[in-house]
Amino acid sequence: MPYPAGHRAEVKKNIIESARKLFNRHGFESVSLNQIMAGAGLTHGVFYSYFRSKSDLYAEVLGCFFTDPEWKSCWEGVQVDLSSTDVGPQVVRAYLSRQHFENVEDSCPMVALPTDVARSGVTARRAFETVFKAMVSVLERSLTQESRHRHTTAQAVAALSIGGMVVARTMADRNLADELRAACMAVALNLGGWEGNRKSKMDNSRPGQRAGRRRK
Amino acid sequence: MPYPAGHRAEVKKNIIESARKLFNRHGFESVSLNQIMAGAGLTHGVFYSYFRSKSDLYAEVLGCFFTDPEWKSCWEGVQVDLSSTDVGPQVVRAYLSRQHFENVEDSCPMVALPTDVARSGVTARRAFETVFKAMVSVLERSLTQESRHRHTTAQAVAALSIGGMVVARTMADRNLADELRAACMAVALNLGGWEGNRKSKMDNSRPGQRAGRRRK
DNA sequence: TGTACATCAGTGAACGCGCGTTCACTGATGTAC
DNA sequence: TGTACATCAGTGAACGCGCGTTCACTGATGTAC
Repeated sequence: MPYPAGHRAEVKKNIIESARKLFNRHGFESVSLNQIMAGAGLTHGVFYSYFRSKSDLYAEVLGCFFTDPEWKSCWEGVQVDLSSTDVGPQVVRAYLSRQHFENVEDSCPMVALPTDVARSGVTARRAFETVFKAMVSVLERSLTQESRHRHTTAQAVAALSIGGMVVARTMADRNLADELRAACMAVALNLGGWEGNRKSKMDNSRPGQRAGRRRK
Repeated sequence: MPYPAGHRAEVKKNIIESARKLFNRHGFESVSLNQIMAGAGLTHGVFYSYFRSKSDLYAEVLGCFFTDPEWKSCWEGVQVDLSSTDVGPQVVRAYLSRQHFENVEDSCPMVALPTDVARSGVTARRAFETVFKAMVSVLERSLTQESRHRHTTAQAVAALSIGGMVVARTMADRNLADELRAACMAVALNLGGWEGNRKSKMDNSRPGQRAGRRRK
């Protein structure tokens, strides 16, 4: 057997990583196999010895967001400790952060590709569904309100975080985008009953509080 | 002058309408001029006597959502009375309705095309910004809470409505999509202080109430 | 009213281009001796 | 240790295709007389 054992697996991973970044930035249709393979340091010809088609690659790329146990690609460089009991507000803050806003390539796919996926087949949508459920589940575990509303609130907080970021990325005016992120973050944190003041003090001294509209 | 006076204007409108529906359904890149012109009952050759390029058409299509004074294309068939003082909950209900969910062709562009626009130039993004501001403004006027928070709340309600619909359209499981729409609608109506019970009674008997999490 | 005409909306063949995909070939690699 | 070899990862030319765009031409129209 020529070539080391893990060679193919590593090259395949490189192709997927290259594709993930390009898809995040330009969408599915606008990215060519040439660009993807060049991003992985290869020529286009060898693509079909790793994947059956471009759609096949797309499915594998989306699947990876779930397979990756750490969700690393979603919050590259952002500290989110999934074992913490206080993970809810961390997720919301990371999700609506300036860093996530700017880092399109390593963005969460639900922000970068939702409409592409909405137009795709059932494979891509199932992958998305899994990612969304995981996000809701993480948020839900961190909610302190009565159980009857936890699932509903968690879904809304997730949709608000995703929606806020999706819309912010469409704005022409950067200031408006920042204002929108801040508004969504404040309201999302309040919905979760986590914190009213988003800018200062990291003390979360009112953990059991109901999530009314923040005052002052 | 052969051909009646309004002929060109009407044909141009037909092309834009055809493009709008096709863009809503398939995105910008995947739609060909051939499809657009066929949808308007024409052949592709005459396109360039109406528009300078495909990108030009895209800009005009997005601009129309603002130009159209009635926002008709967004809520085709859905009753929203913009002169009503109670327009906030109407907008939220229409936006997150099953009808809007299913009617992709006549969907609000912020649901169908946000990631396409995020990848586009400043013209498309300015058009989107205008549509979003208009939506926020309509919601804000309808809020009863103290003025300090009205703008923030209005932005979050808009982002939640858009985000809920965007994510719902990506789900593979229809039931999960419905559940998500319902969750976003309930929370959005509560944030606005409009109503806690989304299913029954149209009476809005607590208009000045602060928007806490709905109980029961 | 009927005919000739000027206008210009619309047609469809043609263009170069880059796409996804295929495949005969090259050459880098680890193994056998 | 050094050489010959079998394997197969990677290359790059080639394919048909549909794209956006152009343009010479057709033919439907309202107007002039």
